[in-house]
Amino acid sequence: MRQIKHPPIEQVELTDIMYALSDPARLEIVGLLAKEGRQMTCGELELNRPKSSMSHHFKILRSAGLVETIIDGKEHLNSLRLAEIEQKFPGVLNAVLKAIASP
Amino acid sequence: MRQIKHPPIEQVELTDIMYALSDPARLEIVGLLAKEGRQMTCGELELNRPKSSMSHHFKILRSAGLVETIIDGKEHLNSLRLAEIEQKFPGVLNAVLKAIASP
DNA sequence: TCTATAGTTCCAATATATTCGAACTATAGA
DNA sequence: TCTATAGTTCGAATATATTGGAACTATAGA
Repeated sequence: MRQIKHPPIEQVELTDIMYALSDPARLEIVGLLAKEGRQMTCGELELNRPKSSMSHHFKILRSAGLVETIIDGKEHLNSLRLAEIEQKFPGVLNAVLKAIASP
Repeated sequence: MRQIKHPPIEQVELTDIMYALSDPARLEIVGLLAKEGRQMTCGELELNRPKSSMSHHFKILRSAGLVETIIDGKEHLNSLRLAEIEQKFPGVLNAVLKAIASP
């Protein structure tokens, strides 16, 4: 298996981003990635859900263009595409991150 | 028929807002309401869709807390709850509006 | 080469959304 | 009181999402 494909930023749609962020589990993943500000494996995220469900949510985050996943050995390292998204849709993701950071 | 019920701002959830904004038709409605900056009837919005579909989308926008609808005679006047949403989730809606305003 | 680990894919079950015609409600105005 | 208008609700068809178990792929390390 090679590296995973991600949509180039020009193809990223706002509606897909909104949709990806409309699920609590995915919002939590995005929040954790932002809070840590580093690459994290799926396992590290520790939402108590089956692997296949997590995989499904990551797929949606990836296809929306929010998350980039790099394969490194047997781990998949996930990170937020924050800079790119901010450049294309200024303020959107940062405002969402701020909203979920404060309880 | 009386006035329509809307969720108080304290009950408005970010996930519901994200979901409501994930549909192109609803995003268009929200964009038009913001651009005009005034109350508009459903009919005025002129997306070429059947009434029942429009009604469905407005229901979702209302229940997400994005749109307020006031009944005035036989018309329903819709407006964005921009100030309230901005206060609760600063920057989110404004950033989305900016993103859809510039093609 | 064997085994454990990380994650994906496949599948089916269930749930939720979307669409739109038809029937309905409420009001304004003749 | 009748009619036209604005919008909602109902109902059924279709589409899309979510969930999670089981099988699979790929790699690291013994």
